[in-house]
Amino acid sequence: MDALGDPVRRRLVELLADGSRPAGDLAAAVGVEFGISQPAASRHLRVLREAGLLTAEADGTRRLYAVRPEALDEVQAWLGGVRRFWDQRLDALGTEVARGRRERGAAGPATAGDRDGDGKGQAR
Amino acid sequence: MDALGDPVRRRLVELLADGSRPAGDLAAAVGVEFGISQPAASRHLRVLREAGLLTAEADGTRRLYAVRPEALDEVQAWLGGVRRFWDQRLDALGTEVARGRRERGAAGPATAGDRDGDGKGQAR
DNA sequence: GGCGCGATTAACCCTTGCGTTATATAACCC
DNA sequence: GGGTTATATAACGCAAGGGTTAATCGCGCC
Repeated sequence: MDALGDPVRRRLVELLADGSRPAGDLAAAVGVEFGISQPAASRHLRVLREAGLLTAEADGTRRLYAVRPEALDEVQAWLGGVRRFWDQRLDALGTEVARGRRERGAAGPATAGDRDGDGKGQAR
Repeated sequence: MDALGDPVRRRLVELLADGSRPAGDLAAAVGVEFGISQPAASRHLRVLREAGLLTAEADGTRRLYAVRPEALDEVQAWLGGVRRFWDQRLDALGTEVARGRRERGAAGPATAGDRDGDGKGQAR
C-alpha cells in the first residue's frame, strides 16, 4: 500500500484496470500525463512489481504488466477493517447504506457490488 | 490517498478505526510503536487532517481525532474502479474460481509471487 | 494573574525518493 | 552478424518528507 502513495503509480494501476498492457504503452501514457521519462516510468513499474501489486510477463521483446488482484484484496481488507466501526454505526442509525454489504470473509472476493454512494445523512 | 502512503499514518487511521481518540493518546501509541516523538506524530495527524482523512474536534485542552468516513468512501471507490475488471471476470466464472485458485495454491501460497495462469483476454 | 499541561508550530538536519541522461541487456529483423 | 526496438539499470543531482529539539499557543486550575 505504500506503493500507492504516489500519483504516478496509482495512475499506472488505473491504466491496468482494464487488462494487461506492455511497459512501453504505460510509460508513454504516464509520460505524457505527468511529463516524465521512460526510465522514470520503468522504475515506478518496478516499485509496483516489488510491492506485489503488479506482475510482469515477458512477451518477446515486450513486458506485459498486469495488476495482481490479490494485492487489491489486501488493500480492500485493510479498508474494511478500518470501516467496520463506522459502517455498523451507520447501520444503527437505520441507514440503508450498508444494506448491500454482506461480506462474510475478511477479504471477500465478491466485492464489486457493495459500492454504494456516500449519501449518508451524517449531520455532524 | 497519498497520505496513506506512510505506515505511521496508516497506523494512526487504524487506531481510530474504533472511534475517536485524543491526539496525545495516538501520539503515545505510534510513539512507542515506531519510536518517534510526539511532535512527529502531531505532524502526521496534520497531514491526515489536511488530506481530509481525519477530523479534529477541540475538547478542552485536548483534540479529539476521528476518521472521516467519506474519505474512506473515496478510497473504496477508487479501489472498486480498478477492481471492476477482475471482479466481473471472477463473477463470470463463478465464485468457485476464487476458491479454486486458493486450493490450487495448496502447494504454495498464491500471495507472494505466484503468478498463476490468469489467462486474460486482451480487452483492448 | 501566573503556572502547568496538551498540542501545534518553527527551525533545522538528514535521509529518502524521484527525476534526469547515459548506458546495458535482450529479442527481433534484415 | 549488425542494426533496431523495447525495457531495464547505473550514476548522479536535487527537491521533499520526515525526524529532532526548542519555542509558541490555548485552555484549565490554584
